[in-house]
Amino acid sequence: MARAATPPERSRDRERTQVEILDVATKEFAEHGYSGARVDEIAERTRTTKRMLYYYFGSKEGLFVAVLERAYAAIREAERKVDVEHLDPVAAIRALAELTFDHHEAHPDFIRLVSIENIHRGEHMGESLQAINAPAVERIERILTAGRAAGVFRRDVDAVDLHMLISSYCVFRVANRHTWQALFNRDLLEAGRRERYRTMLGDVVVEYLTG
Amino acid sequence: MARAATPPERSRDRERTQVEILDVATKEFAEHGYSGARVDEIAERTRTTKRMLYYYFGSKEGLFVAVLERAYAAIREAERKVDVEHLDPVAAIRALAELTFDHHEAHPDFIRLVSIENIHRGEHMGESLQAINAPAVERIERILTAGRAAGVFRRDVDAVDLHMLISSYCVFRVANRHTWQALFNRDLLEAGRRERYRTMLGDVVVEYLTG
Amino acid sequence: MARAATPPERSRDRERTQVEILDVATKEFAEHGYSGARVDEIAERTRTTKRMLYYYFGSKEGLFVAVLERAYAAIREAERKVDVEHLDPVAAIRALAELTFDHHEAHPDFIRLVSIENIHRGEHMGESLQAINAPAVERIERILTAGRAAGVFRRDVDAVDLHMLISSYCVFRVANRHTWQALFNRDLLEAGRRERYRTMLGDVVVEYLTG
Amino acid sequence: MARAATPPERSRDRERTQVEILDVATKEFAEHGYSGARVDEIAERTRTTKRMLYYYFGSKEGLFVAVLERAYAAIREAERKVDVEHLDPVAAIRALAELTFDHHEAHPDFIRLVSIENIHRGEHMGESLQAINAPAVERIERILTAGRAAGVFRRDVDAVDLHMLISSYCVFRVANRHTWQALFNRDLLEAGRRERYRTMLGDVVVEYLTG
DNA sequence: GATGAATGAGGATTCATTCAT
DNA sequence: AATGAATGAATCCTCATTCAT
Repeated sequence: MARAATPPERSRDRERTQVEILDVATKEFAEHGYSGARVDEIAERTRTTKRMLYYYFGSKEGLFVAVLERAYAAIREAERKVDVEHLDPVAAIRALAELTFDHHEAHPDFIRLVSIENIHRGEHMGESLQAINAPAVERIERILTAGRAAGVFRRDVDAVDLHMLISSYCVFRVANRHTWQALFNRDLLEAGRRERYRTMLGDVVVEYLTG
Repeated sequence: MARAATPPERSRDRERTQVEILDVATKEFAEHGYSGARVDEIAERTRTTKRMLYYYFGSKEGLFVAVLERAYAAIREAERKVDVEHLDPVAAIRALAELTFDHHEAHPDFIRLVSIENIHRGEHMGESLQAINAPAVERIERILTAGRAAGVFRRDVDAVDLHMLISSYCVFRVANRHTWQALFNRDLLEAGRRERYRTMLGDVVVEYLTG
Repeated sequence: MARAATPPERSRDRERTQVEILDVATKEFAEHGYSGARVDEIAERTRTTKRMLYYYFGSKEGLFVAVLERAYAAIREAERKVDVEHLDPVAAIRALAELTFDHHEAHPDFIRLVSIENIHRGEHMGESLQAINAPAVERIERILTAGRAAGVFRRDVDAVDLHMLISSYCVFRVANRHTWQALFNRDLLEAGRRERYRTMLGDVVVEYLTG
Repeated sequence: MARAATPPERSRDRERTQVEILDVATKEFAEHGYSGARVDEIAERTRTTKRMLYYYFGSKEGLFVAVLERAYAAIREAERKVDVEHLDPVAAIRALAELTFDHHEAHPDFIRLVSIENIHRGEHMGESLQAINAPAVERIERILTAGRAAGVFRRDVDAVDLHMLISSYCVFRVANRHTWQALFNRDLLEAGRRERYRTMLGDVVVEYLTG
């Protein structure tokens, strides 16, 4: 009787609390790095206590792993929702590049987490992430195959490598914004230059594939 | 008597000690990030004491600033030594891209320091670095101008932006190596793939400029 | 209906669970001491949960009391089974000493629990233990009385004190094994020296009583 | 001028502070065992801070090791001061036994530390302790040799084993006082019984050696 | 009677830095 | 100019226990 088909109150609270902790932790880790992040600080900005944080995630490291996994899952989930494959290959690959460009710009915290994780040599990344990210490459693969079949992509490029070309550009613009500003006095995220950078990426990719 | 015109013994020791501290600190900061680096650890791996580290650099932050400045200066100094401007524009820009590619691969610690500094929003970078880095852009500018004059670079590209295109590719390959490995099971620094990535970069740049 | 004269299923499970908890707790307390023992660890090595442990024993302290009581009861029960009183007084007291010697050697965890309880000033020992241990002294008393009557025990010794003489030797050999090893580089429990120590105890006791 | 031949003020303070910490720590460890002892509590009862405790001793474990070493050294130093070798062998060995008896009774905290260390399987005892304790055995050895030469010690006993016989009695009386009280309702340290126990030990030892 | 989920209070330790010559 | 000794303030984490059904 009492038990409904949907999760009972208790479970709902539990999940809500965990989500809240992850939200706060994501911000703290992204802001200060893994070592710079403070468990106390995360707990304080939550409605729960530090103790619960350990109860749910085991350790600072466990929390960071959870933050990272959720961040990757969210990004890929967002990407998955957009369909570019109805376009012709050239338009599709440009759309895909622009989609990546937009996503990275919209999620600077994610980019920061990735930088932080690389500083830690990827030691917090589980194997589950490979499955999550496979579709992204497969989609590129399909576009490349179509483009080659249509004769518009004259260059034979590996899908993962093309993904790297696109990612490197999009990631750099966000991740290295600050040193770039300091070195060349130019803000890579300035709104006024956004369209130019977005077009530039598409041009780079298309020229490379068709050149 | 003892004091010669050239730097006296004492000063030499002083400088040698500072260099040693910077060497060790560079490794420690690059390895563990700014917050993760330990002042004790740096001091312990030096022939001096922790106290001297504070005596010479004032604080952990002061030490990091010194490390960062020396790292940028060293990189630019190394680049400066190679002449690519005697080549024709297409060959020159490809040579420049490959030079950057090689430099980044050869200096992973520098790349890590840059990532770390970006996590800290570039707050440790002084204005002096702009002067140090200006020549790099100026050189690209000269190549682009020559290429446009010769009619081979049909696209009008800003030198700083082209520098970003090149840098993003070279930096990403080193900086994001670990997450890329975890996501796609591919080591971007694997020797067997090096030539392919190096050529790919040159192709991307040249196709973009001439396309 | 369900309730039979013999313990129903439920009760049997109940008792079996308690015994299992006590077994694990005995090991944990003996291994790490009272403060060093971890309630979590005990629960984890059991098929039940930590909650049940509190349900059955109330607290960590309650559990320790139960462990201690069971340990004393088991030791005395084992002793009770051996009959030495059919021997002549000298042989009987030597047999008793050797019995104690053997028991202590065979139950190092019990000895450890006793040491631990003494560190805690015996605060966990209830009065029920006096009744349990009385027979041991009474048996010695009977042997001493017989020996004095026979004229072989010329010295008038109190039974409890003689019990202490025997116990101290047997307990020390097991309880202080480690510091003795560290101080004199000699393992008191080494098999090759066992007979010698066993005989020595008998000699000490007999010489004292008859001397 | 300023520097005297004796240690300067600073060093004196340093040593005094360390001694104070060791005094307090000895009491705390003896009272609550290793795991039960609280670093905070030790620090609080000192004029210094918890931080200094770590500065001087590195860790809770390091502090315990220091406490243990000092305790053993103090005990042996006290023993060393008493000369029993001018007596005839029988009187000498009895005097030695009584000396041990007195020492153990006078230093219950030391006995407790030894029990605690045995619970921890002697893992905190360094090799230096062997050298400290060797003289105690050598003295017994000399007495035994003299007694055998004089024909009064008819039994050939190993010095270390005799030391164990004496120690076990003296240690048990102090260490197992509380469980003995609980089991047999008899206080082994009651003043009124002291002489009897002291004499009993001497009798046991002498009878054994001469029997 | 039985139990999964939650937790307040404290635990050992480390951090960058400064004192005091 | 150079340095050995000292330290306040956090930092991550664990402990036995109880809540709430």
